[in-house]
Amino acid sequence: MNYTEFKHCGLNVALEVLSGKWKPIILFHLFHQQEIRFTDLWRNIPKVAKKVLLEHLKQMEADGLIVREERQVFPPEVYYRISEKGKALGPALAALENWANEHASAQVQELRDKKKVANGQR
Amino acid sequence: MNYTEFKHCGLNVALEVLSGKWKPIILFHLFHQQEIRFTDLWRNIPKVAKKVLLEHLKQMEADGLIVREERQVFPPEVYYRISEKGKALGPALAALENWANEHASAQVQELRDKKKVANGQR
DNA sequence: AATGAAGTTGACAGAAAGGTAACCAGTATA
DNA sequence: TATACTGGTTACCTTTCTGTCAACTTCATT
Repeated sequence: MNYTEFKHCGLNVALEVLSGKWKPIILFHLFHQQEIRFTDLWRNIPKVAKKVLLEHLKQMEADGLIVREERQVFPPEVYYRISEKGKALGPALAALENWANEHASAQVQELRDKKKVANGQR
Repeated sequence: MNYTEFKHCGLNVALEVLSGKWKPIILFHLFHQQEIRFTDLWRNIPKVAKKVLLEHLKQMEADGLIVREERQVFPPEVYYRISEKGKALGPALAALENWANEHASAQVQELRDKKKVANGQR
């Protein structure tokens, strides 16, 4: 048995950190926006419950993927942005993205269709 | 908004395909063994129920990550091996693995400890 | 007839994940 | 006074996931 490809334990951690229905979309937004307010993020992701989005964000903050900044003004403003650690995931995520597009394009298409259907609510 | 890093939709697909409590370990074995019999795999993964392992394998076969080969001998023999599509995941998985080891080593260590504790049964 | 191997299936339980709706605080605005 | 905004919390519910256990299949051997 040789361990050339990957050792699977860190893999487990990485997948745990990424698992969560909305985390990919959250990352997507944070990768492209350098900072975003909670409500804006919420409005940009159709169909998430506030509570669930909050939970995801909390986990991601605890995992060090994102940074939360609270500005003490009177309608409170909370900004989220990606951390260095989160940014470091970029290449790995891009590799997964590529894999899916090259080897699983049918499934990607299915997902796209599902999403189209899912819009029209809220 | 620029899409330099990743586009997230294929990401979703990739993560879906990888999500499942035992899939990383299964991949780990298949990456290092070119073929393995069901029962051997089962014996090598501590604490999975047969049924759950079977379900994971079925999903992974349906997703095209692995190949199932049934040899019609008299105590039936079923071999699993990684497919080309599965192999193509190698670099992406290695990237995740690296990320975890470089940026999340504490969490990896936690996981290792948890696993140590979990052994001692079955 | 009984045993064993490799796999499959079903009943069922418990845990985890995801989701709804209502509510709070403090300020602002109509 | 009533309403709205923002970021959260709380209680509650439903769905999905994971797991155990037992039973069953098929051919070959004992």
